[in-house]
Amino acid sequence: LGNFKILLGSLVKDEKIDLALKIFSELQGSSLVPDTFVYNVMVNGLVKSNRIDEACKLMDSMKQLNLSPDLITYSSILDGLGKVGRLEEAFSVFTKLAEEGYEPDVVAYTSLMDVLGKGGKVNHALTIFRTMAKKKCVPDVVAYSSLIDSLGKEGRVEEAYYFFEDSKRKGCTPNVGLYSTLIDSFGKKGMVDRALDLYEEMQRKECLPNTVTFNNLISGFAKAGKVNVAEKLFEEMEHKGCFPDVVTYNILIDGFGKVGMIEEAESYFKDMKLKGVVPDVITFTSLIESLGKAGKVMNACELFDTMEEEGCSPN
RNA sequence: AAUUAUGGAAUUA
Repeated sequence: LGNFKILLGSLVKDEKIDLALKIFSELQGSSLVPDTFVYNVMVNGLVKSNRIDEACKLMDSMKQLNLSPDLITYSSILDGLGKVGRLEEAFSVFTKLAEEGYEPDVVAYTSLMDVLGKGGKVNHALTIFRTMAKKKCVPDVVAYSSLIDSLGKEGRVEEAYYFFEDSKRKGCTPNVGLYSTLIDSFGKKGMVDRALDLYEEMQRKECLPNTVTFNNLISGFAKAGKVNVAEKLFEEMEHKGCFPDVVTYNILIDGFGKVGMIEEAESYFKDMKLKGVVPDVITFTSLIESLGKAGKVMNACELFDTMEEEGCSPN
């Protein structure tokens, strides 16, 4: 059974859920008795593939083996329901777990908070955050990040910043994920100076920026039309040994395209291929749109025709 | 003491 767990876990991580399901059914047909742990691996795998109905069915089928879903099973399901916008059902999973006598932990609270916050119910998420603290459940960096991200996505950046400072007061050490989250919030609001302040702060505190950090910074500047700074940051990220990915290039191609600097956009397109970063459907869409708007319709059509040979199907 | 693959947070058209 231990080997099954390791195998299924790695398949789920690689998003090979169909193969995992096949092997799981072999396990069910064998003399080995699956436990809650191995069910959790599968439930989570289905959730990650957005197959929430199957995940729920699998959870329900545990009863036949006299297994009970635990806090982890419920948290996975809650998260999955929320991600597909089924907020009420997600909430009722939280209620149910409490009714069954489980004490929600920081992960269960954060899952619920995240679902509410991303589902446009930020004030409700705030309430949950406060409830959690009252229940002596200490919010960690991920809990703060989720809340800060939700506030930021609503444009409530000063509140987001308040909670960032609050996390430090309460003894949390912001990590690269938290810094990146808040940098994104400020960037999207056009407050690029605040985003830069955070970038400097994290380096003072020896928290290393990663590709997402740079992507968020670059995106903020690009969206504000400050493509020259975006370009500088791109160079800086390469100097710091942080590799640009397809998202980095997409941001730059879109940014330069939107301000009509088509040659620069095209040069990033060349550069990415040179560096082995494979363009995706977003890359092509941005560049085609920019070429079209610049009146280079022929070039746009030609680019469209190369998509298939570059292994990218138009959507 | 730490580690030893089940759940929660961040980026692009």
